[in-house]
Amino acid sequence: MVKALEIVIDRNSEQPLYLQIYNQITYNISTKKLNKGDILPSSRTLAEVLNINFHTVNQAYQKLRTNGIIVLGKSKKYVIADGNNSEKGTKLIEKEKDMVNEALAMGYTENDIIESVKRIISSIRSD
Amino acid sequence: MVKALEIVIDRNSEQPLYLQIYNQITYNISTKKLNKGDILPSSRTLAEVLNINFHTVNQAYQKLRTNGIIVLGKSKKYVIADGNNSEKGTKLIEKEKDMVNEALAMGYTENDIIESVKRIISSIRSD
DNA sequence: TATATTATTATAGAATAACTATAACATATG
DNA sequence: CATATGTTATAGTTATTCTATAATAATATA
Repeated sequence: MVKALEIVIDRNSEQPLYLQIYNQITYNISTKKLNKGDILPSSRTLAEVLNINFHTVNQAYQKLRTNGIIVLGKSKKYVIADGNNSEKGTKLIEKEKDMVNEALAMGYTENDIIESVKRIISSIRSD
Repeated sequence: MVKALEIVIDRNSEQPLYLQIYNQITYNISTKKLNKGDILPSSRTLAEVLNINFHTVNQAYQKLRTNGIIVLGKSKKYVIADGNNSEKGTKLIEKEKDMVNEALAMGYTENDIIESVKRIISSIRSD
């Protein structure tokens, strides 16, 4: 099923457009607005809706694909993968490390960090 | 006391130089190689050691300062702050959210994420 | 006091990354 | 066949990052 994605582009954000798309699609998956097997709009279609170039959408899709979050179906459409891929990537660990270091340097304790992550997870779950 | 910072610059990294410096200084703090009150080398000195421009070091220092991780002493030298600042920032939370969403979309469970973060913290602690 | 060291600000330019604009091609769908 | 898709290619623009110099004010030191 093709879902109406809830993606909002902020051209004043310091985050690149393709990362905004990437992050919001992962958010849609985390909050079950997108589920295993759901089909993403074509890069051209989404680009038109968001009023940006299709190459920018493509960049987001490629990153999702690289991380095993979506797969290309034989009908040439991108589909949300099941979570049982083995792509649980080293880059994510690197991001976690940087995040944890920053938090520790800011004075968060171990408990602060764990609690913060738990709070974030449950707030995502309740969306 | 001025510490010999252990910072390695990778010019082939996809991460900007100033973020590499920022992240490695937070790492030095997290691993207690830098402690409250320690003085950072001047931006010119560190730039010379790393063989980069001092503005690039400055950019890292400014970000550390913005996040309350270092403060400018009255002797015009940057000093590691005590962790009791109230800068525990919203941007960090945003980064955590993106990280958690990405992890969930990759198929990590809540427990996976918590355990991963815990593992990372203790591995940092043992450095 | 004089000199050196520091952060800060300013300006300019180069190199890289991000974004846009078109076009073309192969493949799958209807 | 006609349409829609992902992919690749090329080119150009804009934004970010990094470099290069220079100047100023405040602090430390000799």
